[in-house]
Amino acid sequence: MQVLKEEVRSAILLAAYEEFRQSGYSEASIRRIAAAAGMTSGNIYRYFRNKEDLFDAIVGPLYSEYSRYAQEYLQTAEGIVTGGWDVQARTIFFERVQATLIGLLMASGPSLLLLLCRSEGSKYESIRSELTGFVESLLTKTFSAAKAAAGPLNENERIEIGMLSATLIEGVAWIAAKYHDSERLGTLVEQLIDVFGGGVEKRLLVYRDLNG
Amino acid sequence: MQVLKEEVRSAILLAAYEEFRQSGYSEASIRRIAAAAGMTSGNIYRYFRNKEDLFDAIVGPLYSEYSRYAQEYLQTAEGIVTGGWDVQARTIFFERVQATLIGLLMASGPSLLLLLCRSEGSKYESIRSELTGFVESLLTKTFSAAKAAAGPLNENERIEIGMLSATLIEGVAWIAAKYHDSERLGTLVEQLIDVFGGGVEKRLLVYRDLNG
Amino acid sequence: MQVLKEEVRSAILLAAYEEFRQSGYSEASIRRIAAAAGMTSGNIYRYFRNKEDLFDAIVGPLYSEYSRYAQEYLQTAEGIVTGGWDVQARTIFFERVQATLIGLLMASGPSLLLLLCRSEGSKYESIRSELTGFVESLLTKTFSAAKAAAGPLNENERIEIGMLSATLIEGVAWIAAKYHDSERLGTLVEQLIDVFGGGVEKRLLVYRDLNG
Amino acid sequence: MQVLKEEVRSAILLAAYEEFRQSGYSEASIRRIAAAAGMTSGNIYRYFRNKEDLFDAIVGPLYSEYSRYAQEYLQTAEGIVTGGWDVQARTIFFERVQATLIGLLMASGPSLLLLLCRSEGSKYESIRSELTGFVESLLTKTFSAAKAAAGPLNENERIEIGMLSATLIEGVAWIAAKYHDSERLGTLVEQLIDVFGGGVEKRLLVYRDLNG
DNA sequence: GATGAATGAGCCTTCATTCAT
DNA sequence: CATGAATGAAGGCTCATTCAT
Repeated sequence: MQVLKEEVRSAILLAAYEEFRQSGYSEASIRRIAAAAGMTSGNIYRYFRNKEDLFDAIVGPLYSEYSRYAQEYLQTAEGIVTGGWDVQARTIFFERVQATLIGLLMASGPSLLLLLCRSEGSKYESIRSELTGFVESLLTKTFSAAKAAAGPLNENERIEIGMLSATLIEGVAWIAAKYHDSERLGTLVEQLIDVFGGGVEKRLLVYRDLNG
Repeated sequence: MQVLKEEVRSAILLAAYEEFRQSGYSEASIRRIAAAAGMTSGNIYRYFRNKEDLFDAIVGPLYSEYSRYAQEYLQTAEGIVTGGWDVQARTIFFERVQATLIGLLMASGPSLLLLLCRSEGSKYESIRSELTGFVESLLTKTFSAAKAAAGPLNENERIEIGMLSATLIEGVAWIAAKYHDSERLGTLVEQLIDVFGGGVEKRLLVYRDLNG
Repeated sequence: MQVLKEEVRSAILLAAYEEFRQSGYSEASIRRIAAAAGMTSGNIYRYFRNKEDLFDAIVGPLYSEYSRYAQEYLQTAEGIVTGGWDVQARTIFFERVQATLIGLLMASGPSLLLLLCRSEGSKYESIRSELTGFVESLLTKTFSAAKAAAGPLNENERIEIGMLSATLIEGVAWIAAKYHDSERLGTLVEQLIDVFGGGVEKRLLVYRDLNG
Repeated sequence: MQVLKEEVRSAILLAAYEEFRQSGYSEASIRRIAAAAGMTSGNIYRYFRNKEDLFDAIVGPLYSEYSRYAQEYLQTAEGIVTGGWDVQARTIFFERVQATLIGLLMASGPSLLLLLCRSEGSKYESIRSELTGFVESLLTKTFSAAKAAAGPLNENERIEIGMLSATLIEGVAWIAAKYHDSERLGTLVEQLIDVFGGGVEKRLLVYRDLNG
């Protein structure tokens, strides 16, 4: 049975996804992918230039989308900030972060897992810190607004924000690695952000007093 | 360029640390370590039996200490639980988790990073899930106590607890990966736990109402 | 220089045979085998899982056959013993040993050499002592029967039997190492057994006198 | 405690003997020898140029002695042959082979074991076939004399003689490998030669008839 | 289009040997 | 005299990648 090109490509991608998921980019074996896709390793190179290219084909689109998302969102956030940053604004903010992340998770399907958790050794391995930077910039706004008249953020505060952002992303990555059912994913990220939001709120009270 | 033994051993450990940090246990190359340490790969085997032994030399002591810590702590936690689990007990609990983790972090220096973040493929690779399980058991107690008469934890709640525990550990790992100054480490973990504690408190309120 | 699979496999086996013959299992070098077969060492692993598997491919079938042979033979020998062990029985016995060994030799071709003489370090390295034990048990029966009323074998006699058995097998191994033409093999083992038989007969006379 | 040179040399030789005996020439480890001799591997090279030289020091003298022995003996054998080769001469011959081998075994002490059984990979690995050639020349004389008027030996007979000689030496080697007590060694070689002698006698009868 | 044989560089590891100390 | 650190070549083996078929 002669297999059409697109079908073969899909078969490879499917097998590659599974292999990358199980072994990570570095440890993934082209041979195993080929075997799982029902062909020889050599044939994979007719469809993809090399291992990196194959990984690209799976996570690249998502990465592009993420990039667009991120940029768009940062602008929206700008708008929110401009309109003041009180408790309500903050609520909107957290709902927004939540919506964004959940949207990303649900829209991206399984490839997010690879991008976030299995990209070590590939050119995407910095994605986590990028995402972290994204959350970081939003949290920075929140803290700055809360501090208000108390002045700009000091180094300690900036470091705390960095840590919280990173941890949030690590948590999201962990969720993505463990659960693939999108409803579950949504719920968990919601809960995670809720906990973070609650905790951050509490920490911000100190500024309220200072400002009050 | 004859060097004294201890110096060479140190040079190897230094180079190995850097290599493990960059590539992780599996992908680390003995040859690269040797080159970075200014010697031939063969010479490394005069100082360490094999790759595993070399990794051991860096993270083994910390792991032992962690094991001791964990065991001790579980017993202490038991004691706390027995004495009821109200807000005060919970506060003690969180301070305790904090103290334990911070103590570990401060005692460990940079090797914690390898143990937590770069041990995949080594015999230590389960450390994160161990730590997570450890936090999980404590969080489970907290939630159970809070729920009290409302009955045992359901599946969703157990999953949420798992996620929160994992995220906490991921956050600690991230901190360990980024900062090696023990004061900074202590502060950040404190802050992280504070945020988690605050967020969890907020989430537990729903049970208080149910029980009330 | 693309070659068909079976040809390559044969080329590897041929080169491996030669290498094993010259260097023995332990000292044999996969790289040398590859070079002799006109390829890279890595390619050998497309045909054989590892060094042991390669050795297996050459001597394994023979070993299996030997195992079958040995088992069958031991049962036959049992039958002979039960029917008394006079000169005629002994003659049958020697003819039988002869037939067995010769059958094995003829069926085996050159691989017997590897199995008997070059298997040190492989899982077959005990074959000589197995074969020796096999011959030993038969010789023990012969001596015991000859001694008859003179009582059981003493330690010296048991040691002598061990030595004779071992020497017979060493002789067979030597023959296998030197000649691969099955007719020649047959003749030589026949002659060897004939000499042993004659010599043993002579030594047994002393018992005949004792028993007489 | 400063150790005198000769003592050190002896210690090395002793350790080397044990290592060669256990592992054979090829697999013997200079490091293990050094450790067993209570020193560093480097120091061995102050006493012996290299591994081969060390093996030489143990086995070389015996080899020289063997060479002298062999030559001498061949001449003696010549004398025996000249005086006819009847049953009595043959008896003398076998007693002589026996005496020679046993003398060699007993005089040589443990080093014969290395020379005969553990020299694979060294320049002495041909010793067995040399010894075989030696026995072969004697057996050739025996058979030739027995055949007498029946003409010179044909190829089959020469091959048989070669095989018998080799087997005898293989047997002696086996004995040397297994027993180190010189009395036991003597007895066993005696018995082996007795069996061979008896067997060969029997085979020679055919010529007697032909000649008669 | 696809195969799969082949390569070559790399992996961890061992070891006889050298040489600065 | 002796040490032991260091080398370099070799060991078995894996794997992404290429290319004749």
